[in-house]
Amino acid sequence: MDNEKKISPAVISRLPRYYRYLGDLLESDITRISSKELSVKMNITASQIRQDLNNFGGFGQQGYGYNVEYLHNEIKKILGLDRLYNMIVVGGGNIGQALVNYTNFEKRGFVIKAVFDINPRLIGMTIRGVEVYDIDQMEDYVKNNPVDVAILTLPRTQAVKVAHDLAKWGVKGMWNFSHVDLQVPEDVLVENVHLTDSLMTLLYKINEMYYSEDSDMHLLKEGLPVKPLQEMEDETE
Amino acid sequence: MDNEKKISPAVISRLPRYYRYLGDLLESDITRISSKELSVKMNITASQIRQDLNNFGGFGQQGYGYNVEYLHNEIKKILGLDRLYNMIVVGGGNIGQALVNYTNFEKRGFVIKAVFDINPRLIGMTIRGVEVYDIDQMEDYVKNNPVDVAILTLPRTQAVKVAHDLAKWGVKGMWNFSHVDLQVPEDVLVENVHLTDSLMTLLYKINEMYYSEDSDMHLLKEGLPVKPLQEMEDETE
DNA sequence: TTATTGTTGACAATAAAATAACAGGCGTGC
DNA sequence: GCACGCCTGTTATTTTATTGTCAACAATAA
Repeated sequence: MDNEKKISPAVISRLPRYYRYLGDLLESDITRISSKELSVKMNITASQIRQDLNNFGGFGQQGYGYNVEYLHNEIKKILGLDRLYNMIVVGGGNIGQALVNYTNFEKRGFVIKAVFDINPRLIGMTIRGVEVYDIDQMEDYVKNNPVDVAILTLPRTQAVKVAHDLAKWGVKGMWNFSHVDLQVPEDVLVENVHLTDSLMTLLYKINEMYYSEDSDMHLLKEGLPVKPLQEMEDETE
Repeated sequence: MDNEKKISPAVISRLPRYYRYLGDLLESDITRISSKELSVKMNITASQIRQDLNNFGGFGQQGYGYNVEYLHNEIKKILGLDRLYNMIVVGGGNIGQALVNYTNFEKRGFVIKAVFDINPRLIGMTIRGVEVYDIDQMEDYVKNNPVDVAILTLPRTQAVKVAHDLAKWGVKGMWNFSHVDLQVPEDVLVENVHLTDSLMTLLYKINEMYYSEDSDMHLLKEGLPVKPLQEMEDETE
């Protein structure tokens, strides 16, 4: 029964990028492309492209390459983008609001149906047509409406409990912006977006290149105020 | 001269997570921890923790483990978090504004000094004390003020040119939220946050688990409207 | 003191991922 | 419609990452 081999996470994480490049090619009215050409555009090896795609089937043809429209559509299906997804946002703060306002999601079929928050000032408001409800109403909503993905943009102290509840109530996926590792049953899927972590890795690289001991660029050091900071309470996200 | 061995990207990407866990331990007044204990909390192997940390030096002690405060501070230094960073936001839309409003950045020493946008309705406004300037003033600003990181939250059509300009004017790092691959000189460091890509990988996993051919959970299929979507113009971010 | 336990840091073994190599099918041009 | 060369799908190789093991040494207990 379980005859399809497991696809590695590294491959999956590259699929959206392929999808994006193929969409660009499509807009440029390019009908076919070889792995070699694509590898130059994407700055990866042709070998990797062929091997990645072959995890899902033989989409190309010897002597021809890949048909852009066909391949684009196949990846769309692989990623599951040929369906609608119902989402809710939990936490109506800055990032939550920004995501509701991000109109491209809707165009792609990611539909945010409701926002839940604890803040009385937000409850009852409408963000781009999406209503903000009291978080107390969330259980009722989730149990009576299909929710594929919950977008978590709340303080980490609350995120763990909310994720646990949502999992219990049947939400399949969590897109987690809270700065904490969620503990959910293994049939619930979590994708983390740790913005601060991402920024920190950038800062590491900047320091490594410009300010490290053995960097040949430490002459550029002047611009930096080296005032030490004291650690402070990390209260949200 | 180049005697320090290169640290692998996989290790670097884990450092912020160590830093977070150590911060949590510190708040819980835990003074020492062994790699074994930490491995249980973090759900990784003790071996990996020890090897990761040993890339940067021997921070632990046999028979004792690691001193939490000391290790936390060492990782802080490794990541370069013991300094202030001057940042600008380019693109004052939803995500740009959300980042400016995110007060935790400032607490950590990531200071957003200015926002630049092309939209006359935004120019002159102030977001949490940070002024929004006309993007025409950006060259002047960047050349006369230290800018460590530019946060790019603008439509992809503009992002490539802006990144190129900023690099030319001396910005060292780009934190890129635009849905495009930037082309910058190799001495400029780019960290991408492709939110849509992240969401897509989550959707892939949801589909794989709940809706794939050979999933034993496809009985749960009812909730999903399988209305096909037509591709639409992808205009921002 | 001396024995015992705990735990690191170093290194070896294994696993995963990326790259390279290549056999053979398929357009393309003549 | 035939031969040549392009380009895939697949297997092999190399590189990178993770995990397992153990000697050395500190902490603790006897």
